[in-house]
Order: sequence, then structure tokens, then C-alpha cells
Amino acid sequence: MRTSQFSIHTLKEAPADAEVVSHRLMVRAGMIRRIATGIYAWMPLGLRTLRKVENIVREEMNSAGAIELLMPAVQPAELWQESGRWEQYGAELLRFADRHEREFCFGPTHEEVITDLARREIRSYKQLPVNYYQIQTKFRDEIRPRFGIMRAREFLMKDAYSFHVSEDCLGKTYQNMFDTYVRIFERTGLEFCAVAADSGNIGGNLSHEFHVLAEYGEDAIAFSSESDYAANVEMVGVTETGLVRAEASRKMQKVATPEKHSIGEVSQHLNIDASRCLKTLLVNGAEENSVVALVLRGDHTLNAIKATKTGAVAAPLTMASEAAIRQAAGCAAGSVGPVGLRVRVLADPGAAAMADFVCGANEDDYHFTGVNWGRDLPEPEVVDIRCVMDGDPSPDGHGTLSVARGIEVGHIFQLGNKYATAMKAEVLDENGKVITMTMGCYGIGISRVVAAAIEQNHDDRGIIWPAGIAPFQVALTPVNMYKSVRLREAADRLYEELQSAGYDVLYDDRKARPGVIFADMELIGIPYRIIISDRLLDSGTLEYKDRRNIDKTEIVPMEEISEFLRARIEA
RNA sequence: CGGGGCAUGGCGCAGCUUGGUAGCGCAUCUGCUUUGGGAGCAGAGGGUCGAGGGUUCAAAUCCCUCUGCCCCGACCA
Repeated sequence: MRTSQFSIHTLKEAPADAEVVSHRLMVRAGMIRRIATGIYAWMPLGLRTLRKVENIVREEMNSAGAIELLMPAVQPAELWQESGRWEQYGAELLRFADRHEREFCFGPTHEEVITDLARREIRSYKQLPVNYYQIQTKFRDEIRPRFGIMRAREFLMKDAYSFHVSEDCLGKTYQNMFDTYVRIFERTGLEFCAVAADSGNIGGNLSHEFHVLAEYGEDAIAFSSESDYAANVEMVGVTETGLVRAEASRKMQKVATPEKHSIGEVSQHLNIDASRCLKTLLVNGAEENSVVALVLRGDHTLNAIKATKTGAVAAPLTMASEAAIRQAAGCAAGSVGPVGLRVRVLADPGAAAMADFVCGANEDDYHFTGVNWGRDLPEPEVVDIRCVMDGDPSPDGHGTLSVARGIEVGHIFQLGNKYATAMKAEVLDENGKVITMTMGCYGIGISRVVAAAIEQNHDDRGIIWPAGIAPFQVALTPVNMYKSVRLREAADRLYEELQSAGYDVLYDDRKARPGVIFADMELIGIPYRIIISDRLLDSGTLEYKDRRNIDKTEIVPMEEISEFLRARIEA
């Protein structure tokens, strides 16, 4: 491709609202343009990378035996009512009515549609197992879209759904998909890891997430120091060791803590460690208009997923309103404590093992010190509701955990028969008996992979594409080509040559100064660059630069360039 | 959803306090010069200052309403 016939429109400055690296660079490089909040247009350059990712996914899915189809983005409400999700899904589901006032939604996912198709198409066990997939635009009306393409409302996703006669059979496809995902992410050239994820349903359902490790990841992943255990912190059980409650040794006292609301402020004010303070979070309970107290050690963090799984709190977990807090505790949030609190109290084991602790006094600007369970207040219900931290023991018994950030780019899931039962997706088995199909689903955020790749691969000059997903492999950058006919002819010839040798070349034939060309090619991140100039022509050589190691220049004889590139690309 | 902020040419911003009819940098276009790391000079085009209403002789500027966008929070307890 010649830049003169392509659309290269780079910016020196990024829009003020772009905060993360991938967003800034995608806008500056001219890959995307924002159309509305969380909604972006893919410009020609960005689309090339998006398509490369898409093609890798498609090739690997095909060779794994999955079958591509394309389902509608607009889906009728009836299917969602049948599965029960029309009510459950909440505000993230974009709903609208057509001219006849029939209700529809823009699909955030396609379990309902695929299950509807499967129940109509699949009649016999002989047709199973089958794994359908599509690559298609999804819409999720996120509360707070941000980070550009990373958390957009409209995004491109590969979603696959498999159908089986048995859990056993599902297990095989699941493993096949796991292996396929590993191959896909290896081909993208990204550093990733597969982690055990929240399994949600009962029945031993399995789920794994694939994360690209990056500083700005929105998920926290816990790794074991001594085994290959890795899991989303949401689901890591805390293995408490050596938790023995000390004897009460102090009397409970009320102390003034004016204007001290956070654990940090209170512990500093009283000059004690945060781990000696108790934090009491009032959240909305599962019963309508009820409030539940979640109690944690001051230095611990609530795990909303675990708390939700206790069944005691409203799902998804939400904090009680200011008014509800005042009604339940008689004070503002900053002074709430479990002593004398007349709501259900769930305490994390770490909090339940504390003695002589500090907690809110349920009176504005007062806390208690020297508080003890069983003496000053009833023993609490004890349940694991905190997030693991660096240094916690690994649940598999090997080593300790450390926590890193990841961007979730893939998620595979054993669904079981949740949708198949709700929507009566049944087949006849080999005995002529009606059975409900078992399902799996497998997603990859295609557009998010592009953003994640940039988060993981950039420097202060711009993007550094992994070769497998670069918009172009090779940048051909002539120096002052319009001053020299012979240079122009040589560059044109070289371009033809590289193209017929099968390289994906971006030939920068713009009438621009070399600095502009170099800066642009670096910003848009083309991994391999060849420089041709009049001066080099005299010695019959070219210069080669690797985007990853931009300060190093190699001189290559012109006739060897194709071989040279081949070696670099295959390395 | 709660709180805060912003809205001025394609992008980044100034002007608003103290009303007087819009400006800078980048980008774009033309010409000349320049040419191995985002050039220089000269010139040009492009903005109903988010929308609506009000105050005033006069509103980007002051007041009200609305809309859009961004950030923070939803873990002060």
C-alpha cells in the first residue's frame, strides 16, 4: 500500500479525554475516531489490525472444528423473556421498540438466539456435538464506558456456543477451546495467561479467563509463587492460617473521632494500625429494603463477588444509601460499627478473629476502642468475603500469592443446561429418549485485543506492533524521494519486489520531509522499516530498523533485503 | 446511580473575574526557501463561542433551563 493512496492521518496531540496509552495512541495514530461515548469508528489503519486479529481467530476456530455463522445484532424481546434475562440483565441491555411497538434489544451476547436456532435445527444426538461461532458487533450499555476501545459500549466479539449430549462431551470441546485460545493468543504475540474464573453456577461448572498482562488492566489476577495456580482474585478463596482470637484485655471505651471517617484517618488519629480497626460496610440486603452489615479487618478489601454468593446481599452488590445508613445505624457512614447494630452482620474470618479492636460507635464522630466479640456484641456469622492480598497463602497449598493486573480478552465457560432448559433445547438420544442439550460458550473480545496489544507494546514514540497483528509488516521509507528520479525509480522497484515476495508493505511515498515520515511510521508502529536514500543507493545498500530497537541501524545490501527480512520476521 | 468539572475552527488551548462583537499553537491550502528525525518565511481558508431563554444600548463573558461530554466515587463506614 502506498501512503498516498491510503489514509494516514496522525495527530501530535491526543484529545484531552483520552487517559490510557492505548486510547491516546489509537487516536493519535488515526486508528479510531470517537463518534459518541463508548462508540468508535475504525479508520482504515485501525481496521487493518482489527481484521488481522479477526483472521487469526477465524483460522484457529475453523481448524478447531467450529463452524462460522452470523446472527442478528437486533434480537426480539420474546427470546430474552423466555430465558428470563429480559428482567435480569438490567440497564446494560439496550432496548428499543420498532414502529409496531414490538420490543427488541441490541444483542450484548447471543445465548438466546443460538439456543433458539439449535432447538430448531438440531433434532438428533447424531448432529452433536456442534460448535457454532460468529464474529460480530455487540452492544453493552456500560454504566461507565472508558479507556477508549478497552471498555467501549459497542465492540467486536467472537462468540462461540457448543452443544452436547453430555457433560463429558462438553468437557472435551471445552478443552479443545482452551487449547485453541492458547494458540490464538500465542499467534497475536501477546503475553497472556489463562486463569481460573468465577464459575457462577453450581454443578462443578468450569470457567477460565484469558488475560493480557498490563499495568492498566481492570482485573486483578492472583498467582502462586510456587505452582502454576492463577485465578481471578474475585474467586480466590482465602486460606486463613493461624487465626486465633486473643483474649480480651481492654475495656470498651467510646472515643471522639471528629471528622475522622476513613479507616486511614481513624487509625492515624488513634495511632494504631489499620489492621486493629474494623470496617463495617452497610450494603443492600437480598430482602427488599433491608440492609446487611459486612465486617472486615481495616486493611482488608471487600470481595463483592464472594459477598454476593453468600445470598445475604442484593445482587449485584450495592452500597446502602446515605438515608438507609442513617436509619439503620443512626449516624453517617464514617461512624458505623457492629456494636448494637440491629441488622444482620456477616464478618470475614480475619475480622472475626480480632480482639480489642476499634470500630464505629454508630454515633457521628465517635468510635469504640477495646471492643471484643462475644463480650461487647454477639458473635457474628463468619464467612469469607475479602479479596486475597499479596502474601496470602495459595489455595492449592503451594507458595504464596502475588497480585497483578490483567485485561480480560477471552472467557470460556461451561454453561451446562441453563439456557437449554429454559428454552427447551432438546434432542433424541440413541435410545430415542428426549434429553436436554448441554452447552458451552467461548468469547474473545476482538477489538479489546487490539487495545490490549498497545497497552502491552508501546514506547514514547508510539505503538510497537507484534508482527502478527501489525497493520503492515514493513515500512518502506525513502528519504527525499522527490528530489531524485533515480531514487524514486529504485524505491518503486523495491516496493514492487517486496510486494511480490509476499510482504505486507506500507510504502511512504508522501512528499514529506524524512523526519515526518519516520515519526509517523514509528507512531503507527510498523515493526520493520527499510530506509532507502540517494546516498545509500551509491553503495547499493539499504538501512534496516526494528521498531522494538529503534536506535539500532543495520546496513543491508539491496539484493539481500528479501532474505534479510524473511530471517527477521521468522525470528 | 451520586459528586465534581468542562463545552470557543479538525485537535490542543487562551479570552470570561472587570460585558464593547473572537485569538494562539498544531493541522489544512498557496507561494518561495529548506530537506537523514515532527522545517522557515509570507499569505489564505475555516468558528451562529453546545442549545434555548433572560438581563443589557451591547453577551463567548452575567443569570436561568436543557443537552452533551469528561473525571472521580460507588471500599469514608
